[in-house]
Amino acid sequence: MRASNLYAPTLREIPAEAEIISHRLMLRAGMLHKVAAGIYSYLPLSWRVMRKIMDIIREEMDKAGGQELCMPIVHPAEIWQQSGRWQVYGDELWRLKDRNGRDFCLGPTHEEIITHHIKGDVRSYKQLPLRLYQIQTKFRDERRPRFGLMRGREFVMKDMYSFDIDKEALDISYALLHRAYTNVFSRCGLDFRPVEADSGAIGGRGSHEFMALAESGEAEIAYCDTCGYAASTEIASVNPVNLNIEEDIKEKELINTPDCTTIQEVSAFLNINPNRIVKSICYEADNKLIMVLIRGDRQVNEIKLKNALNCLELNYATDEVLNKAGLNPGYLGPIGGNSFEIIADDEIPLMINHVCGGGQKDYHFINANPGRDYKIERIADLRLVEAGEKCSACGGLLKVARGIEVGQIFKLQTKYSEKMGARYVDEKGQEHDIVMGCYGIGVGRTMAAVIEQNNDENGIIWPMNIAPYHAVIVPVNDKDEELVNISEGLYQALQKAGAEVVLDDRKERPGVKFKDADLIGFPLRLTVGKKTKNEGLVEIKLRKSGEVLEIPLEEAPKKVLELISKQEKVNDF
RNA sequence: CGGAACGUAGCGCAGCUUGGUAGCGCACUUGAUUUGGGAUCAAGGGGUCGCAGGUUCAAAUCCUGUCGUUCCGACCA
Repeated sequence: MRASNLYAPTLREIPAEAEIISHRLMLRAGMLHKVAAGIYSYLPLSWRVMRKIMDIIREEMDKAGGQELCMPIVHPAEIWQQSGRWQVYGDELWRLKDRNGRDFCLGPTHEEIITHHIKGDVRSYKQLPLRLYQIQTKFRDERRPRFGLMRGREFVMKDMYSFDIDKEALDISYALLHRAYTNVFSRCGLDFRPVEADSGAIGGRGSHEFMALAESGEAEIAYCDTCGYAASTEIASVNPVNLNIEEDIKEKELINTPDCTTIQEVSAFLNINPNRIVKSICYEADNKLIMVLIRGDRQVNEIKLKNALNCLELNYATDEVLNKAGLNPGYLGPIGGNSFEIIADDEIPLMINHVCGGGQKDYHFINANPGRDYKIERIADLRLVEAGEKCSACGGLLKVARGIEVGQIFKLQTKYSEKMGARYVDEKGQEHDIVMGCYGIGVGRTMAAVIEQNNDENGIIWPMNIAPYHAVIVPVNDKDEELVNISEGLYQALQKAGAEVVLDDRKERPGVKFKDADLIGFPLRLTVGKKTKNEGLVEIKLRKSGEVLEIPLEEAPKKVLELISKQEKVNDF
């Protein structure tokens, strides 16, 4: 490819709309155009990267027994009604009607469609296992699309679905895909970690998220270097911490705390540590009011709460709702004749002589004690893990890091096959629900995550495996015919050798070409200048290390191929 | 959905308070000089000021509405 003809409109200034590094760099490097919020065109450079990532995915999926197919983007409502998700999915499901007024949606995921097919086609255990996948554009009408390709409304996803005869067979599919995912992200050059995850609305038990470690990530993970435990903070289990306060149990007392509606204010007013206060928080769980008790210095983990309550919808109760129920926001407490259920974090029973809301404006209790002063209906691990806590598996120190979720794998079990009637007959003639798994990779998000991890002040640093091109040739002077001819010859020789190379034949000064080369992030840059003319030496600069090699012109193609295969192997498994 | 901000040339921005010929830098075109890290000089081209109403002799500027975009939060197979 000649740079003079390459559609890659690079920018010198950062577009105001971009906040995170990967988004800025993709816009500046002329790789991406926004069409609407969360909807983008991939320009040639980024599409080449996307295709390379997809090729890697295909290889690994096929190796894990996958077969590629392609399902429609437009789904009829009936299939989604069968699974119940037409109602459950909410506004994120992008709905539309055809000319006859029939309901359809744009596919956000394809469990329904694939299960619909399997129901019709699979009859016998002899036809299983099946592992089917596609790479396709998905639609989710996100409330808040952001960060460029990180969270789009239209995005490219690889989705695989496995069909097995029983849980043991599913475990094999799951393990194969876990391995395949590890290979995919390694080959893409990502620093990532598989973590235990919540299986969310999709249901089933058992899930891992593959997290690319990055400060800009929207997700948090907790991990233990001692035993290797790693989990999304959404589910990371923690042990209750006993504050070991040796005090006699005192009588509770209602005291005046004017205008103290927050933990901070109460803590300052009474001059006590927030960890001696019980925070009472009300939620509406499937429209039923409940109260959560948690230590004043802790945060409620709503995922854990949702799972503990086994509810579909969970919302923080607004002041309006509380007032209607005759409650005083800011002074909520468990003591007194409350009509709602109280669920407490498992640290609460360990507290003695604690402070809590008085149930009436401007009053708090001190020296309250669980059990004696109020009844707890349910106890569960409800709090958000914090860095520095003890690992619940081995007692080691837990660390917390941010990550980008580039993939997730689920054991769906029979959630969809049951609802949609996908069954098979075993060798004894008995009918069973097919046991399913599903496995997703965000292709664009993977590309963005690679950029988040591989960049410097000058631009992107592509890992060789997914770089849009392996190398760029920069002739230093476009008026010097000899240099232009040498560059042209080198370009032909590299192409013949099988390298993917761009010849920067633009009528620009060398500085401009160097800047663009760094910005776009070609792993190798070949400079043809005075040294080439006078001494027959070509300079090869490695984008990642900055290392500069001077190679005789005729040996350059061989050296370039060597560098390509060497760098490709770095991240091979 | 709650909070905030912004929409003026491809990109980055000024002008708006106090209404009166639409500006700057980059990019683009032409010519000359220059050629190892975003050159210099000269001459040019490009904008219904998001859109729709309203006020006014006159609106980028004031008022109302609307659409779009971004950020924080909530939410999230």
